[in-house]
Amino acid sequence: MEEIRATRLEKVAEIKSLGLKPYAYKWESTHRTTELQAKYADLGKGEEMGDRVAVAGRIIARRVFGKLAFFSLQDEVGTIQLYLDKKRIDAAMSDLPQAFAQLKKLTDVGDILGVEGTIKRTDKGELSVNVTNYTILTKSLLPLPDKWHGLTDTEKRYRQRYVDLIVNPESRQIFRRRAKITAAIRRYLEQRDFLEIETPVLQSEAGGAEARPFITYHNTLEMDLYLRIATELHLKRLVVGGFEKVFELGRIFRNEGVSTRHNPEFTSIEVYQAYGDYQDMMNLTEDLIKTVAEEVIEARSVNYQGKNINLQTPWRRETMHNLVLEVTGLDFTQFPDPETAKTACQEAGIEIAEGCNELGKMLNEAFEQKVEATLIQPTFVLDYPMEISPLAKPHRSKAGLVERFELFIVGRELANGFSELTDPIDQRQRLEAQAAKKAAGDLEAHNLDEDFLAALEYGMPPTVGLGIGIDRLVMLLTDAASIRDAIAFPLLKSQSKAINSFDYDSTKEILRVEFQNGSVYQYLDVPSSVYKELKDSPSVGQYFNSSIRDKFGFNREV
RNA sequence: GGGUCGCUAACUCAACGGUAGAGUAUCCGGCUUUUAACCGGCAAGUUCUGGGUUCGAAUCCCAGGCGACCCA
Repeated sequence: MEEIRATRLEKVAEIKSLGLKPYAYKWESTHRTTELQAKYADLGKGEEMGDRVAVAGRIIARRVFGKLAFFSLQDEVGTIQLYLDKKRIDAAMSDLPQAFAQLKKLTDVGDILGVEGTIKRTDKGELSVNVTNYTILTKSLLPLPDKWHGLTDTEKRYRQRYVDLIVNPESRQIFRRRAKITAAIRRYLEQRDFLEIETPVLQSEAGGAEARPFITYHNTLEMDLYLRIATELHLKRLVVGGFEKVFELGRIFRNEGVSTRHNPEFTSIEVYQAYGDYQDMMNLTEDLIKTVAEEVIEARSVNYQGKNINLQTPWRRETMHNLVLEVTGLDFTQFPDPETAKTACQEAGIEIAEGCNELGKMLNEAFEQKVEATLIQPTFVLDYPMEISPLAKPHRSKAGLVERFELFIVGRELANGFSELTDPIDQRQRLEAQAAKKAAGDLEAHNLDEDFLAALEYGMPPTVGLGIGIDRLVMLLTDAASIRDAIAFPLLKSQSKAINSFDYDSTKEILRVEFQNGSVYQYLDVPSSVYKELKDSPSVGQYFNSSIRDKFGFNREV
């Protein structure tokens, strides 16, 4: 509301006129609020301590009386009450006439305040700072949401995360925990001599996964670049180069849809260990996740959306074939040909795409459609079909399969790992097959990365790799229902901009549009017929959204 | 991509074809032990956007925007 903002700006001016700074430079606290709460937990009602303390934080509630006031002050970790006594403050702050009255008059909920005082537990039992001096550190101009209902509108929580973080402590808790999780993962790996090495985000070919990349453009090199869809191929190059234990925890970009489980940019960790196989990596995975959970949530089990997940190791390990057999009754080792399998699948209610005639793909479909959702407790699924795993080493004893595992918890894929394919000739053939699929129109098929193949030809030791979806791990350990709750600033569509005005240069065919937010864009090569339709449209905004935005090139003017 | 639901004051929500309202917050007044403080008063709106139906639309219809959930 403009009015609230205006009155607060007046207060800013008043603060300045008193010779104070509404936007201060520095404050030294002696404690955080939770430290005070812990230190004086045993202080009795009505008792007071002489210790001088200083704290700072945001005012989240004000209860003001004639000559006495109570504020609730919130810092990053908690809250504490301020006991504000007119006599005491006026006496201590003799430089500022009517210091108490000014405090009442000039502060609002939302302001950031620093105070000094002593510790006192009020007669009602609330631990408080009995304030002698206060300093307004930052004057807030915009009102905070309702203190009781808070901010519940999901969209606003994501779009204005800072407001969400101010008013919803549980939201702050998720990101605090997320930071602890990534720190614990790094600590775990570093203790075991893994080295974190950063690999490029901008790549001339995006490889290492089946996914569509984002495309960007380098101006001076005049070339298209892709944002990475995996760190796999570069980390393997490092293994070729002689690093035996490497990992990278970082952002991955996939040009895919958005859902409660997918954000186009997400965080993954990939880990590579030379001289190990996928059994070793399963051991590491379960120990890593169990250890991180113990460090971060101090428990061996976790409650996720009402389900109790037991993280006690060892976790179940079962082959994909056996799981499909168990759930659907279909035994994929017994089908004489793809046709029989297809018919059996369809009878079991599994949808198989028209052109699909690969047994491995059908097995995977059966698994995804019927089994995945049932894997609530931690389960390693083993031995995947070769068709869907072009970078994995063939199984040492089962034809047509690879030595690969995926970890499922609460019905979701959380990790993926395999004994890496180290045979450069085999790898070339498999990537060539992928490239052929890509040429045939499969947008997600792998690229053929000649340099990666060259690296393999120099020789890579037997190696096992692992990838973990960090966002999903955070979801699990914070009981977050949506991935957007686990990402501080999830990708959201930009809100449509209202148009203020527009004009048209008919000789240059430039349409100049001024938006309500003040930005001005020039849309290029816009035919006069389009301008005419825009002008005559009953709804300029609607016509603009449907027929001009995204349809014409543009330059930003302001 | 399909379906369902939502969008009204800064926040949380009413009003369901007939004068747009409440609580909280703000603003003014009162109050020295409150903690969703209390009491009294004032002010606050592009009902997401654009069309349509109607004497009359927040409400019904159409199109669009954004979001949530479910499904693929």
